[in-house]
Amino acid sequence: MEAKKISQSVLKRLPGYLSYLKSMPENSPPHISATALANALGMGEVQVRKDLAMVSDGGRPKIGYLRESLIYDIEQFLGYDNTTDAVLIGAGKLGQALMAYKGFDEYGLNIMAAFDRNPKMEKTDEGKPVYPIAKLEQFCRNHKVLMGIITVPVEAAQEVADQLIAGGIKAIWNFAPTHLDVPDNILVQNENMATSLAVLSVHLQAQIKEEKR
Amino acid sequence: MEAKKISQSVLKRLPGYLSYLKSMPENSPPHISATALANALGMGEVQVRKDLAMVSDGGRPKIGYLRESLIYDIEQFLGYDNTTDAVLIGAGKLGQALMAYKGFDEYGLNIMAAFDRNPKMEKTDEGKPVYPIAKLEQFCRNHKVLMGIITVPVEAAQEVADQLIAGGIKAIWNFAPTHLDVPDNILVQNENMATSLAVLSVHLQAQIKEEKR
DNA sequence: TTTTTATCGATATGATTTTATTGAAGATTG
DNA sequence: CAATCTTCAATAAAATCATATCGATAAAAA
Repeated sequence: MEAKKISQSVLKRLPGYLSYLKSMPENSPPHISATALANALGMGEVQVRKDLAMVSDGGRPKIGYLRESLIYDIEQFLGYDNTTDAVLIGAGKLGQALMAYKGFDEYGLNIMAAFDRNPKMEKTDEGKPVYPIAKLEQFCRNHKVLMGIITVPVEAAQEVADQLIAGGIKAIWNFAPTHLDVPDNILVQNENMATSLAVLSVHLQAQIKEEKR
Repeated sequence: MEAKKISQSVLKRLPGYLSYLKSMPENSPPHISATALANALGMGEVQVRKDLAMVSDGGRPKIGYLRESLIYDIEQFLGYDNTTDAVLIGAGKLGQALMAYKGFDEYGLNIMAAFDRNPKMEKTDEGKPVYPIAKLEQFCRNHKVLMGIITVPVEAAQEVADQLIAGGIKAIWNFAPTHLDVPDNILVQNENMATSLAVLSVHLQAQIKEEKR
């Protein structure tokens, strides 16, 4: 299973499968069918099957997939097998919450250090160093960091992005609710809570209107 | 402009326009064209125009949209004009970060209180009360809360969701990286960082492979 | 063995979304 | 006042994505 073009939508569903597979108890049967997965996650079975077919070819009729190797295939595909280093900029509450999150190891993400305009501490609660932002560019270059995580206020976001790019970064995970202007070869993944909120809000509006009738 | 069916994708782009429009300086011209917006945000102008046409009809040739009323129309559409009450469950680091986030007011979201299995404090830094989780269901019913924000660990998420639903909640904003089983009429919006991470990770893999060639 | 059944994978169909094209409206300029 | 240039809006075309269908395969049962 290698190097096929994969659509964004499929890609975004894969972590869901993975996490469900990993959460299954040790004593469950070693095989699982696309059908079973679909039911568990409330999705269409055809879609699940197609998605799995993109990353694995271990599916056997009547049996399904061997759970263990399916997990392996997905992780392989997502690149969770080799770790990528990242830096985080903005050691506020959100930044600290991310630094504290244990789960990133599982995804092959290693946050090396945090940066802040004026650091209030030398190390985070987890023992990761916190540097002044002036050192950012140099640090990225020296350590060949590929990913930057932006958790600064909106006003500072673009400036930070520019510095990251100058430091040779290739991907940005942006938690600041603003649009970042970057060259084409840099990927920006926006984690914009406003979008989720919009979906929820509109749904609730509709719900309320419904009830009034 | 009322009550048309709108696609999820359009919906998710609206907050982007809104935030850009709001961020424009006071002294900029009162009108803005879809073209200008598109350029600023790095999007196709046709798409922007179509999106705006869904929520507003103030567009005039050669002039564009009146910024002020466009903002009004989008906010109206997204329901940011009347506030919805919410509760947050899980007063860990992430939960606290969300409680501390000032911006939610703008979106008409009011987090009334936090709940936790064993509260370490009576009030958050922002002065919002923190209750033991046993009081959750009752609280939701009494205050007719419509939205629940889940920031508890995976193991507890489903249980919390059930309690929220029992309390009469209609929408759940789920930060726990797991699938929630809920009735059809309840909307779950998953804020799963694993999906974003997957996108980033795959992109970086490709990038690295590229460079080796 | 043969038949049945669950499941995969491939192909086809349909829906949705994005992008391109074209025409009309209206302000600006000479 | 006519010509020109923007910009919007409607339509058409293309691309993407989701869903349905169907034959093939292999395990299990008869």
